[in-house]
Amino acid sequence: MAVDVHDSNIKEEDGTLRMYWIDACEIRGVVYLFGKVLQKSTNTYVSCCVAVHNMERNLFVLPRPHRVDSEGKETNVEVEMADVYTEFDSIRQAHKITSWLSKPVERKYAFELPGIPSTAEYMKVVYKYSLPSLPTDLKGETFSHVFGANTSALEHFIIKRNLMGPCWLEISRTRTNNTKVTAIVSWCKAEFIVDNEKDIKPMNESSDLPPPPLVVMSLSMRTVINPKDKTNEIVSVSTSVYHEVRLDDPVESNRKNVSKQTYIRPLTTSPFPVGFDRVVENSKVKILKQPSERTLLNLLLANIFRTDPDVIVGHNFVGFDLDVLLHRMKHTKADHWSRVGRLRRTVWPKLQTGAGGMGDTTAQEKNIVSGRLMCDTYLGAKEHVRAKSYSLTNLVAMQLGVNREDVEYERVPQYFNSADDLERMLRHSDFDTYLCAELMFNLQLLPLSRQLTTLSGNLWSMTLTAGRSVRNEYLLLHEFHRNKYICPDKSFYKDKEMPIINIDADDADEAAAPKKGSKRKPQYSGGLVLEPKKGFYDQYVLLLDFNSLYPSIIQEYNICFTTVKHDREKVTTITRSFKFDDDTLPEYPEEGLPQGILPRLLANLVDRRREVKKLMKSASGAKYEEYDIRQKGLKLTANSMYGCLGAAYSRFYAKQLAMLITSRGREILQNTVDLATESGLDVIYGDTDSIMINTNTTKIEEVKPVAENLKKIVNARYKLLEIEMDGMYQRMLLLKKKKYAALMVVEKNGKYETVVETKGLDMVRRDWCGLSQDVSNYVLTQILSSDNQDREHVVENIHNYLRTVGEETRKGLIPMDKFVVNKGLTKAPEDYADAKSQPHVQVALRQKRKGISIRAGDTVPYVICVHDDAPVSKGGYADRAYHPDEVMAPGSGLTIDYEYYLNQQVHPPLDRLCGPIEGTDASRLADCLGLDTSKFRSVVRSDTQDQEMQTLGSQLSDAERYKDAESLELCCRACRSTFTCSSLMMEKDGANYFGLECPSCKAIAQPASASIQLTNAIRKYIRTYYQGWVVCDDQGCRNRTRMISVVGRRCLVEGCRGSMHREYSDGSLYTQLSFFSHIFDINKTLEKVDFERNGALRVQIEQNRELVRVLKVTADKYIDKNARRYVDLSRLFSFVKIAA
DNA sequence: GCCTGGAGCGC
DNA sequence: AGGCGCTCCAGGC
Repeated sequence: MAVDVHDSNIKEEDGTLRMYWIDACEIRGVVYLFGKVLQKSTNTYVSCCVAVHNMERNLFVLPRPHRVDSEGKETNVEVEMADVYTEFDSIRQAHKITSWLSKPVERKYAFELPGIPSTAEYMKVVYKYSLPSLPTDLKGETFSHVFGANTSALEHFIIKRNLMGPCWLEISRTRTNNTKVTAIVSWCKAEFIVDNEKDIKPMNESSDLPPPPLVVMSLSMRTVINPKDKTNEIVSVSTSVYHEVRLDDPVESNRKNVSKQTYIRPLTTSPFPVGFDRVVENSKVKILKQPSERTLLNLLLANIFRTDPDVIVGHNFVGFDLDVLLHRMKHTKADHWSRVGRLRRTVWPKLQTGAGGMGDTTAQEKNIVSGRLMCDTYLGAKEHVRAKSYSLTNLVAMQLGVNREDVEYERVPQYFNSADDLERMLRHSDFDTYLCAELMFNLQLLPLSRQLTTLSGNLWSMTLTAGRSVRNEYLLLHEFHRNKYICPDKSFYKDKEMPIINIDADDADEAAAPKKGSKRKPQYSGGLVLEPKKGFYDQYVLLLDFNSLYPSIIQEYNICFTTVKHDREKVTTITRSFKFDDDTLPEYPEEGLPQGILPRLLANLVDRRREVKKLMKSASGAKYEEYDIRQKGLKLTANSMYGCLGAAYSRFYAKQLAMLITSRGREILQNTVDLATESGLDVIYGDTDSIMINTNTTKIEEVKPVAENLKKIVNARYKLLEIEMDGMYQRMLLLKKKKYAALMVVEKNGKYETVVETKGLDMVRRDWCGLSQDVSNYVLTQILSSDNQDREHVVENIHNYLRTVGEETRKGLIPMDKFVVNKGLTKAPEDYADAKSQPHVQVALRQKRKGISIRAGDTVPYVICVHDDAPVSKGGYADRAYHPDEVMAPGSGLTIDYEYYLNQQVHPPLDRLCGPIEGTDASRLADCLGLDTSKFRSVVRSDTQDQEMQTLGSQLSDAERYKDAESLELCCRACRSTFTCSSLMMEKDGANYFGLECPSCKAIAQPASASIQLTNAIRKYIRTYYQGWVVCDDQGCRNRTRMISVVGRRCLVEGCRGSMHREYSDGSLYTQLSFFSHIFDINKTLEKVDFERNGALRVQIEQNRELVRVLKVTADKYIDKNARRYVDLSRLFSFVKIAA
């Protein structure tokens, strides 16, 4: 060791060690902590490993109330703790557990196992990890469960020591054991042993020590395929080491102090090209020539050991580079191969089967790197940004604006043809290390993942390479442990033992074995999506949404494992346990119950985020960035909670909690729609936590007050749930559920600007080629930007543009990359049953045969071509799909199939986009593109005048006017029977009776109850109206849809000439509401009641004057509220026209 | 034409 | 190894 690690140089004066820990692993019950310590003599940070010995298990044994006999039958002999002790003592002896301790403790439980009391006295058992473990399903005559039997030493250590991610540790009573070289276990510069885990304590956050700078190595490899055994061999490796990467200051300083090296070795088939030495000398890249792959790897390992990086960054490093490195190190017997990580090893663990870099990286492989974090920009980008392709080339173009030359890895050997070519390849490889590091900085992968880790208290390396469920798991483990709960044990199910999900009597077999790769069928209902009123809107549309709906619901309704009652006895056991897997919706927790763990946790996250956002307002530069990351982390953590509750394989799976949350979410959205509608607003769409409102105005200053008004009404209903304005759309094209585009107004420096927002449309999807997206983009821009004046030119512009596109395409003027389609693989290409019909699978299989790594989750690019010398085959086009590299290869004989692109890629999305646009149709669009139009029947537009609106003050008799109105259905509060009320003077068997009297039990309706029932009836009609169903008037068609196109009213069924009109019109609604008012018009009724014949009825009506008045007022309130709208509605039907 | 998987979005 | 809802496309019948 070249570093002076004398105690005084590293430890504090009191003999304690301060280490910033970044990673940990566990081997045979010993926990190894890795981190950095300050070396005082040089004032630099060096790596350090602390081995924690004598780790002790904590088991919790639950006594039975009564002893069971040897046949498992319950007796009436009560169990004492001493009995449990005695029985357990003999069991542990049988398991060769030589020493142990126990004591009684009280713990709580709130999870899935049936028959566990919510609070109980357990026998806590403590014994060393070095002794054998006990089975998880251990039971005895005196105890029914043992918890914690399979808890790993590492998990136990983190939870018990309360380590919330990377932080400074204060470690006392360390000892060293480097008298014998063989005793050294790590490659770190300093190494210690601790004999008692309790000597390690996280330092108080207020101690204000910043995290140390990290050493980051960016790595890029070039490989060749050995044709004999199809293995990847390493030809060159480029490294850039960033010696001082500051996590708390992610700016320029990180890019300073970089050292670079590139290693290259000759191929077995081709030596270094002539003149390479001279080129190497003059190259800007520091190139180190190596005679063999083995010496190259040795040099790399020496470099890793010397620079001692805390982080290794690479693009697809975890999925490819790491495995290839390990395979080749093993194969070439490289020296000190375990230096790739920080723990010394001599025995190779199991590597990926196969050639290397071609399968899933094994857990053991990731383990080798322990002590160093792997930051994979491919994984990181997938998690944090949405892209059409996650190739390095595309990502750096997107994120950094850098145009990276794409290399074809299969052509690496050709670079050996000349010295300049080879040097170019190495320059490219070296540049990749730069790009990769920049990408990492740009996406803030290190600060963000560290932040997420400190919030959840898991391992940093988990955040970097695993999914979000493991973060949530640790978050809950910490929180429940702090509150003295026993947490669910980790289950290591084999596939066949997975808990059965979705049991149906019909297809239990199918449900038991869900197919790999394919999405499981849903277990419960999710968010509510309103039927959109489709069309083009050129008056302001208001967007409102609830911020963090699900986290807010959890808080607002106190939803938690600890508060929601679940009848555990009802839970049946098929294979093991069902884990809250009941399909019935549980009850909401009672009000006044103490706040649950989950709500408190979320409230804490939300509060902290609010504080951070406050700080951001007065911060700038690095501080601002730091706050922003913290804020993002808090939001991500809060939002991932719900998803993990619904994840069947999760340790904290709680379907019933997830169900309760989404169910309340649906109620809240529907309620919001009702409130908006009652306020006379026109709700045109909504999805899960949002609603859109057509404000019917083009004056922007009128828009915000509408939002403010509704906000007040909605927010008054909740304690902390809040709806907010999220945007104003000047124009909007609403095509389908989850598919729309809009011109969003944003305020910038006091001025209004517009931004196009596109959701779900074909053009935002990666499975449409660039040409298709360009065309859609142009057309959308035309539609959205058109003012009333130039609207007539829009269709003309579109048609002209399409003609040009058709011509240029056929002339071959469009670059090839515009024809590339990307499609993702959800499983390994070989696993597709219908591979022959899937273009991307075909391409993937061919790539793979060439030895190129393609795995589940990768995106495959392809182009549909025709062979020059073969006519278009009659079969599908999957067999005509080629990788862009194959098309570009000289002499490929492949030409892009332009007709396919115009027909299949450009036309269908275009047609969908223009659906609501008057003046064009599928046939016209096809014609402009130069396509065969015979398959589109031309639709002739009807120019018929809009039907006369039903006049509001018509002269009809009441009987005639209300003939289609429905009577009021009332439920009798006294006898629960329902009866109909269509007048205050009803008639039965020739006799008259009071309409608000129950015919069964003669009870008179109560004002409050009747008023509520009337209100509900009215709301139902209003809702029906606003659902906006329209039907086609063509008798043969009867197309029923909710499309109320603001642009055109033609029926969109192909070939139908009908036009659409409302099924439940505004007239019908008005009539219905008037009818209710009419029923309860007491004076009009009394006029009609014959004094002679119905004197008693008159008296009864008079006596109930107050009841009738209440109902009349209720009905009139709604008529008044909606009166303004009837006027607007008539305007709504004179559609804005876009005419050719 | 109706139904079933996959992709890939939205939230 | 976060969840469900909703188009679309292809294929099979």
